Amino acid sequence: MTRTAHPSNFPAKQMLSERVYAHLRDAIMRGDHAPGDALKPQDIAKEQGVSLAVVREALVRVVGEGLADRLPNRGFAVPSFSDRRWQEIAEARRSIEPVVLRMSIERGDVDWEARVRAAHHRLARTPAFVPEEGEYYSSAWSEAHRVFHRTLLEGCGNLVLLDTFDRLWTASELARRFSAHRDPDRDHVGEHRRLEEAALARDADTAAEVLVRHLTQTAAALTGCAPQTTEA
Amino acid sequence: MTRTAHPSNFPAKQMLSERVYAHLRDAIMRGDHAPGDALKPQDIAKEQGVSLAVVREALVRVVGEGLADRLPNRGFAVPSFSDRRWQEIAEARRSIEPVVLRMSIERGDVDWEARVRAAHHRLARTPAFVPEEGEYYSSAWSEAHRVFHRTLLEGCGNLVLLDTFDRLWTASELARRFSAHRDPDRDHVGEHRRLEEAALARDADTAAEVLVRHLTQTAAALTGCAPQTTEA
DNA sequence: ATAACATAGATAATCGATTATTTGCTGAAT
DNA sequence: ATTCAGCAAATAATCGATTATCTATGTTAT
Repeated sequence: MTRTAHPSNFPAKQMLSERVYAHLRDAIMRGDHAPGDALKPQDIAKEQGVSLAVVREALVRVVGEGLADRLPNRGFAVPSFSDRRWQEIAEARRSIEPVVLRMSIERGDVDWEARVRAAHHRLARTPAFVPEEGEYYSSAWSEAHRVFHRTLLEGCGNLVLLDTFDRLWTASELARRFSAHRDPDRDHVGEHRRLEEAALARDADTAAEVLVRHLTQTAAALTGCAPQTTEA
Repeated sequence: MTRTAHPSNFPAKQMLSERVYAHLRDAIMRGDHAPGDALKPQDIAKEQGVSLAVVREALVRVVGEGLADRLPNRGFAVPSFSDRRWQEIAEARRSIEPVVLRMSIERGDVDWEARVRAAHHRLARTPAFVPEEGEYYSSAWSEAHRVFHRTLLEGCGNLVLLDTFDRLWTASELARRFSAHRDPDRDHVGEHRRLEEAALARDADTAAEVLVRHLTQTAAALTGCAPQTTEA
């Protein structure tokens, strides 16, 4: 029998559209599809075992986050950004993140300090590359990297600014994936250590400067990663 | 007969979901619904004469832009932000827009200067209040206001930063609507004139300072406008 | 009277099928 | 050979109906 016994907090079987959305988002961020590839609702519906409506909803959400393009009456596609757009994303980060970092350093409390230390520790102990995942940064490292950078900013206590960071980070990560640029010579560990030290020492000037340099190098590693130019 | 003669560029009958989306967005931004009001797909579908699927797609887009909330299995609703969130939006603008304005002033070309002048002219000549629209700023003035502020920043030439501005502006306008705060004593005209002058004189320091003051006053006018506290 | 339970109605989520648009192909006309 | 109209297949967009979930109301046991 289909008794829907719901004793207080049930595992909360999430909506199908949520599941499809997460799957789609992960697939795109993981680089499963090449830039410009069509995302056909019917194919996705079949492989996910759901109807077109839920796929459509998920795709619309993905488009809203900039993880896919939509051409009316012509379907959805993995975005293929121009070099110019990659540079704009990087510049936006260089413009905004230092400002937020300064606020964070000024306002962050002890709990924030502790979380910065924890995030840095995890990042430093996670290998950036593992054989199984080829040329790409390991997914564990990518996540630890994101959490470290976000935690650095979380002291600002402003959810709107953090949401802005999240958007820029997502766009930036997409760029990193498509660039397939390994850049093994780069001293990630040192850069992140200096960031952590300056932040915990409440040295906003140094922290902001280190962050801008960090972002500039990231941007440099991404130039020339755009296969096509599909910008409006 | 249903011959779809398509001689080159046809009026391009847009998708229904696009129309519904625009209608929904306008209705929310115009303040047609009170914060917290449910946005029922069935009602909207009936009054728009479309199926549930298109309404659903439009609603998902609207949620993505922060113009509506979604509670899984519980439907969509007009967002009711907390006071804290309004302040965060205002702070985000104060943090980000001055930085972009500086870039814009540094990089803007003659065409940008001309567009700033045009936008300011239009704003200055548009009445902020008209009897027909009651206590609210007139929609013509609101649009001219948006265009002026955006044009000021457009010299930066960075679409990602401008998109960030657009998001913050939308959130900010929603706040203004819900606050229903007329604030007739405020010298909008003078503030905008000083902004224009400083920008065209390429005086970034003054322009940034004026902008921050402008935004601070806007924020002050919005405190105490949150009817409920539905923040996570 | 109150709290746990059951049931009915409303509404959200999903589905399967239909309609509309685009795209690629074929063949005739230049 | 090239261009362009006219089909045909693919796929995007939409619809009407079904299923799942929530909410409010009413009932019964303490």
